[in-house]
Amino acid sequence: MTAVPPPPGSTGWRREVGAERGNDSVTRIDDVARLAGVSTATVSRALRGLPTVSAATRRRVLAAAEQLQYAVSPSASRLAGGRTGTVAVVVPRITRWFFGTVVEAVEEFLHQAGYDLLLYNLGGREQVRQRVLRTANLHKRVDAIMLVATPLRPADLTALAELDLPGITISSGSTVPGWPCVRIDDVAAARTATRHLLDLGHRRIAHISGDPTDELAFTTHTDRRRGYQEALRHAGLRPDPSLDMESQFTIAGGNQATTELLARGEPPTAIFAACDEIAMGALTALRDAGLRVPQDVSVIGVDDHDLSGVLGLSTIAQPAAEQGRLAARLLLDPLVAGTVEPYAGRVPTPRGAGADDATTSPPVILPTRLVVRESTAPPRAH
Amino acid sequence: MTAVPPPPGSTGWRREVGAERGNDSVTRIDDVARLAGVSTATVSRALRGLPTVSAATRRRVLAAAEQLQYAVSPSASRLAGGRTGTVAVVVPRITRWFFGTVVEAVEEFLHQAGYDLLLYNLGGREQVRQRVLRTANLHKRVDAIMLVATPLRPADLTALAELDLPGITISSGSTVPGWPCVRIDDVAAARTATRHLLDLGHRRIAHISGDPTDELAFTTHTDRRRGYQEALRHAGLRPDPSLDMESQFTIAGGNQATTELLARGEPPTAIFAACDEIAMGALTALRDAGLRVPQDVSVIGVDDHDLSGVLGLSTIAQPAAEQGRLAARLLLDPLVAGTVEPYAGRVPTPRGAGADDATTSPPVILPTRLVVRESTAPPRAH
DNA sequence: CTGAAAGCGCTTACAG
DNA sequence: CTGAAAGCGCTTACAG
Repeated sequence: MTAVPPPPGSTGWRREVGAERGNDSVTRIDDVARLAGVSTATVSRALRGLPTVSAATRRRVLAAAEQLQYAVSPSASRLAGGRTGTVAVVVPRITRWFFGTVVEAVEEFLHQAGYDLLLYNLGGREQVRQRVLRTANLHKRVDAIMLVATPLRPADLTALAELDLPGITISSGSTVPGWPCVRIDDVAAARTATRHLLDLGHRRIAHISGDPTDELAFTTHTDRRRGYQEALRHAGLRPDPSLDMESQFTIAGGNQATTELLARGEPPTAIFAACDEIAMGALTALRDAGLRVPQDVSVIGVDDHDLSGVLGLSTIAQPAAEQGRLAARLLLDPLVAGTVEPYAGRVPTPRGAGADDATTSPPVILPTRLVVRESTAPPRAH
Repeated sequence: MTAVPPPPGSTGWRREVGAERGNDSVTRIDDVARLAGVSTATVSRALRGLPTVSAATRRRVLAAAEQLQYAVSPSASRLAGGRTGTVAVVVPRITRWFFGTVVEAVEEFLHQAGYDLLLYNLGGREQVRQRVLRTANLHKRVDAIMLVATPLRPADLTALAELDLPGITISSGSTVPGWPCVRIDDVAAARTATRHLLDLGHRRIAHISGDPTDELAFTTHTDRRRGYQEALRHAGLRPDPSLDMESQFTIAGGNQATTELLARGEPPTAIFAACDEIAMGALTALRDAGLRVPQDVSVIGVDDHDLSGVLGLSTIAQPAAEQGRLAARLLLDPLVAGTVEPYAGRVPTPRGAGADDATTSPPVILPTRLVVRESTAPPRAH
């Protein structure tokens, strides 16, 4: 699908040309201009705070706009100015703690800066991802893009490059040429969690992470699994594939994986869950199996989900809101400063995946923190 | 603030008039028209699926659009057509389970219908609410508004009436004249929860709900408190003010209120929390106080939060996603059917709060369901 | 510092 | 069923 037709509409209604303009019509820029005794160009400049307007004129324009309850028409402004004042924010699932928290922080920042937030929730639907990333859907619709934990294939990267919009990624493995990235060090976080269990004396440590074929958080899965394995190896242990479960980043996924794990025979003495939601699912499954936490099995996750404190879940805390705020700032700063040209109908030479990496700065890594609660303790045998 | 200036921008860049138009410029409607050998009017009609285009012409236009990778410019289309293809969705806090779940369902429905979703997260900031509701901010920016659990004061209602946009509310107490409302019966839900505790034999039943002065979910608080009191009275009990706590609809709020409740002396044998998040906070506080659930204190909430199963929390389940989907459908149906005229610059006679109630249909009430888990049991004395 | 005028890229009566 | 032309309401070189 190339052309994106607007929603089928009615036959339409439009103010008749030359019709009376009493208080039956909404204020337009020329109404303000007339009242202020200036041209529309001056109104436009004054309202946007451009420096090339005298103080006295600006005052008159603002007063007139106030009096007439004038608000600029976004459509007209966008068409004429080439800027949309809108940012697309793409998340895998807004209902997951991390993404909801990020979006909340981003929303506040964007709206304070006067930008609108267009929300795209992939919801696990691959077709949505394709529509968002690969078609001209975002074209002319937003000034910038924020991708949160969105895995990108080569074809996606090409599509993004063709879009030629500024953007930023959060918690992303795939680097988009020219886009900054804000994230935590997933490998280190996993290492810390696993080491915490090792330090307590655990040796049979299971891992539950995402399905590697699941596109939703590909690199997060991989990185956290790697940290787990590195910590084990560093302790002289060989990762046991039968203790390494692939699942979903959800409570249900954690529950199911843990149940399956327990069915395999001798249970582990500890579980490192790749996120707190998985850990919560593990907690249920363990309880249902009659195993106590932490006496029989220790559990640790990653995130510091709002509920982790309630559950007494040990975890690796990551600053979700801060990642969102920082990313929003890094994204908007160049736009506001005017260092980025507004979209103007050019089609650039596609840069392609990794073609232009030289201009891409290294990811901004935010710190994580081990939070020890009641779900981790030394194994019983000790 | 009346005029909403766009974000300060750069000096601008624009394609030079008469400049070469090789593959250096993005496809416009006249490129498609030329390739298809028709006028731009016909391209516009064909792409939007209007019936007044012959099959053969439509085919040629679609092929040309496909070949040129044409995508309509939203700004131009909106300015010319008077429709934005965008819906504003206002929620108190996207991070809370109910709102995240609603937004996820709404997002899917809107995007499938070809609409964009502009997200407004109030985040407890009153100034944001005012900016969203009372200024011309939404004016000309969206085709419709969805307010989720947004309390409305008379001034807000006046502002919404002046906006003259179609809208819908979810879980709202304030009725907006002319707008449908989708919700559950909060009074009945609270009654059922309380009756469940009464049926188990409880008599000292505490309630933790929202702060009545908190604007964020005003009627939800009130309704659930009313259901609680009604159930008590129906059982011949007089509501005890010392067992009725005012708090926030959050885990922290529930925690704090419960702690305070326990400090007052003899603890209740059961707690009805106005939402699951409050209930989760209560769970922690009880545990910290050395009280067991349900042996010492029973706890029930409202929502059926994703984690309630994990925690074994009894609750009144409400269909959050379904409320979102249904509301989105009710909102879009008239727009898509064309029964609603596109925005066209008229300023209607403000209808004011409750002025036009006759045209407002009664709320659509979705059913709730008592889910008994492990957090409720008969009191020990029994 | 300000204004006249062109232009942004579409959609819509209107006429055929 | 289709096209020519006006118009949507702004912003921006350009000229002063």
